Amino acid sequence: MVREDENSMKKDQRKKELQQGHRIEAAQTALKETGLKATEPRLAILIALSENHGPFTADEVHKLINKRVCDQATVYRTLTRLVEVGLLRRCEFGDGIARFETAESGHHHHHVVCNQCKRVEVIDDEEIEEIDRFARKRGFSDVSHILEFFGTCPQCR
Amino acid sequence: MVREDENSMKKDQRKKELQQGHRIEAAQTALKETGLKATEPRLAILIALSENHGPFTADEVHKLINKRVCDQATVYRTLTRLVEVGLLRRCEFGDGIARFETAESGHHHHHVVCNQCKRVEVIDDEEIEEIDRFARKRGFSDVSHILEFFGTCPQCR
DNA sequence: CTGCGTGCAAATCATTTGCAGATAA
DNA sequence: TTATCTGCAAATGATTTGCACGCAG
Repeated sequence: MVREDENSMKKDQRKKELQQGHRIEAAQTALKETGLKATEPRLAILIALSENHGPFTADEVHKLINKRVCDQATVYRTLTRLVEVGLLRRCEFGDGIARFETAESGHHHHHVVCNQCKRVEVIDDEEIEEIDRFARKRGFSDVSHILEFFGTCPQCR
Repeated sequence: MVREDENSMKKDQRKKELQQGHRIEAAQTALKETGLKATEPRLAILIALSENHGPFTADEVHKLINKRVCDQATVYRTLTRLVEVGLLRRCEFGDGIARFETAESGHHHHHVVCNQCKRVEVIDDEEIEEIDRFARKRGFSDVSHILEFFGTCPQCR
């Protein structure tokens, strides 16, 4: 029981800390709009990803939020759900590990990954989205694409 | 022993069939150029991929060549080697499963995958390769990219 | 209250690896 | 011969799932 009380206290504490931020309402609103329940893991993940740059693996997300917030199975389930409802976006860097980032403002962008230091930089250029026309030319509709760049960054050269 | 003889007979049979094709010499030559030994699994995989369209998963490649030709561990090792030496190319469709196709003629291309029927079409346009400039603009060198399109094909619409 | 969410542990899936025997050059 | 290769089986690593309980609405 002492243990029980300690736990629930810590949990309340965490929730309170969460609520100090401003992003909490945004996250709650966003979840409400999708019809998903606003649970602690979901809020924590949404907030963590809105405060941190670059796409993260499921494991990185789990560390980013406090690991005690939830199980890693929940991290996977949550990431999948949030991608489904469009709050997150999934990126593929070709190494077989899925990475996630916020889909905020709904605008698509890409990354350059340094082959040496693995640093990730955002590439955000309206012009790039035009490439979808290459697929439309073939008669495809509802076209989307995955695009990531790799190279050697200026510092590593 | 009877079993032994049967096996080696079948193996010779397979080799012979292989040699009837014209692609065999090309495959042998290609392997020789890279310094890799011209083994049966490697020849079979090179030939299978040169005769069949579209990128295939390791498992599909294994079925494509006769499964008895080699173990699936060898399929993986072979695919990896052949990509390393540039005879094959690896594609990522964002589902966490690697796919392979021949790198013949050495020119880079992309795919459109139909979200409904999963049919894959090749998109080969010089112009597309220019997108690397978006990464170069950021000071990156040795730039490469992964790019795949998804959509609904004319037949499925 | 009730169904959606979650923890936990076990199950899957793709891919990799260690090692001893087989084979191309 | 001898450095590569391969088969087999076990190990990994990422992700998923079954099930009973927990909690948001």
